[in-house]
Amino acid sequence: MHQLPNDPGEAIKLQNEVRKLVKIGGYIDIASVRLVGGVDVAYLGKGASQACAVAVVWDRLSGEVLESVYAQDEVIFPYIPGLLSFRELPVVMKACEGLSSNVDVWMVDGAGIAHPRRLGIAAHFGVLLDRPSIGVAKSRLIGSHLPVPRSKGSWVPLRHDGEVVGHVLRTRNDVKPLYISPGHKVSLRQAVELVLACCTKYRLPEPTRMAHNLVERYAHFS
DNA sequence: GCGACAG
DNA sequence: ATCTTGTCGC
Repeated sequence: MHQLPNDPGEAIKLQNEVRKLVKIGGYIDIASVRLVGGVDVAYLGKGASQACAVAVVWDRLSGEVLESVYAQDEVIFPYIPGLLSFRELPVVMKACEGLSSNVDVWMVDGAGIAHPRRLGIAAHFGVLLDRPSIGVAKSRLIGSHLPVPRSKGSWVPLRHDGEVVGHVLRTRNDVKPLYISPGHKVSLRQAVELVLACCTKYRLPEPTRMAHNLVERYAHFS
C-alpha cells in the first residue's frame, strides 16, 4: 500500500487520482481462469487497534485452497463509508506479499466500482496489484435496484448516477443477494459469471468464504 | 438540515 | 467489523 492519507479529505483526493487507473473490460478469458484469490480482514478485540488479514488461493479445478498467507498489523485509519480501503488494504497487501502463486482473478469483500467515486476497496486493490479483481459485497454501499427474483443466478442491475455500476446477484435460492461489481481489468458480465462459478454450495463464493473462515480462526487464536 | 452509509 | 441465544431447516 502507498502512504496513508492523514484525513478523509486527503483520502478522497487520492481516490480521485487512483480511479483514473481503473480499467474495466475483458483483459481475461474466463475459461482459462483456474486460480482465484480471496482476501478478508478480521479485527482483534473491540478496541480494534490490531487487525489481521489472510490471502487465499483457491483452485477452481480441485475446489481446494492451494495456499494461504496471514499478516497482522496496527489499524490506523477509521472506518468511514466510502474510505474502507485506507483502513483495510495496508494489512491485506502485507498478506499478499507473502504469496507465491500466480492468481488469475481476485475477489474482495466489499465494493468494486459500485462506489461514490468508483473506487471501492476491490477496485483499489486491483490497481495496486495491477491484477484483475472483483468486488463481492454482502450489502449495498450506493445505488438503487429493483427486487431480485428468488432463484439462484437471477440478478438485477445496480444503478448510480445514471450508470449501471454492478449487479445484485442471487447466489442461492432464497438468500440475501450479493452486490457484485467490477474491480479492475474485468467486465461486469465476467465478474458475475466468475462469482457464480465459485458459488458451489454457499451464498459466498469459495475464495471469499474460505478467506473469511481462515482469518476468523486466526484472529480467534491470536 | 436530514438520512444513508462496503467492512 | 464486533458483541451474542435461540431457532428453523436440511
